[in-house]
Amino acid sequence: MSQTESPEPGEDRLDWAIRTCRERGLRRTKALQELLRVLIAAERPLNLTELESAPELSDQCDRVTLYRLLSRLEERGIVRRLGFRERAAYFTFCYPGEHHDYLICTDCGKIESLSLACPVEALEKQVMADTGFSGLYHELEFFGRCPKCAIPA
Amino acid sequence: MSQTESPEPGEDRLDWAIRTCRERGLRRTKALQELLRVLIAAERPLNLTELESAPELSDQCDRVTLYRLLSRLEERGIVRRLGFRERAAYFTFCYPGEHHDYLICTDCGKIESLSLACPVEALEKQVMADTGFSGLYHELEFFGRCPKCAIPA
DNA sequence: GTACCTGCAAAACCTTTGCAGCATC
DNA sequence: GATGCTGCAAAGGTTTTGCAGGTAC
Repeated sequence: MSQTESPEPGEDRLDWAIRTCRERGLRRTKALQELLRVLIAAERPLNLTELESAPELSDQCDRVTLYRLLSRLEERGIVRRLGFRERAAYFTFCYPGEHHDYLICTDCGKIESLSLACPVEALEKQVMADTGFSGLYHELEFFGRCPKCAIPA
Repeated sequence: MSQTESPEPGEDRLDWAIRTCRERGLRRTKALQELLRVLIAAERPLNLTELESAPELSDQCDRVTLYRLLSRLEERGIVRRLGFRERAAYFTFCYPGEHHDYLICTDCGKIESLSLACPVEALEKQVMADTGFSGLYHELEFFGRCPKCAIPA
């Protein structure tokens, strides 16, 4: 898994993303730029169907192209693939130094990003020491019922 | 999501599982008992292909039957379905009062169960208060490279 | 000009559903 | 005996691969 590089001063997210893609051997195609724009604007994980139906992408490139772009971005550490126990994978933009946890409604499937003071970072060191694993990172998901879904019963 | 019931004194895991299945309306079939036995013995999450090729199950029941059993068990809170960002779902036995976190090698895909003094429980209350979600539980996964995969490079 | 990227088609794979026959209660 | 469970077949989605043509470098 690649390391992410620090943004330069004054550089915004899209600029950082495009520069980093270039540095890691990707070509600056229209599809790539639009995909990054959509992912960054979303601020929450999106699956392929959601990405495909974004107006900026729907007539820009087809599903397979999106998959291949997302795979390349994932290999380069610019995007992260998430499970959420649904059939379709979710993808989220990774900006250096940022970490999100997620809150998912088990009824309606709604996904929110949380920016918690996450106590798990400290555990990572301990797990690395205990197990010999290296390059650890974590994903934390909360599942429950959102207020809207809790009303009926 | 169903609540799990407490085990009775002296009752082992398999007995608890079978009793709970019966109480929640499942029939005591050979396939169900073998599946529970395999899941409990595994002590780590298994996917359907792994379950299917377990000697106790391979000539006992087919893939579809396993799926349906696992779905019924999941609805009844006896089994939990996990994502792990792979294509196939993983299933793990849920014993009341136990919680596991997971450690997954991003190279070889090996999955280990961790029994951590997990600091996330305290956060659940805070997240419920902040967001209005109810019935929260969490899943925590660590990703990294296992010692064996770290050797080559 | 070369190497990579895109789009279309199709394959591979995992999951879900239908239905007749069988086992459990 | 009624109800639910099993096995086979097939459908429904998602993900992956092949290849000819186009685009970025």
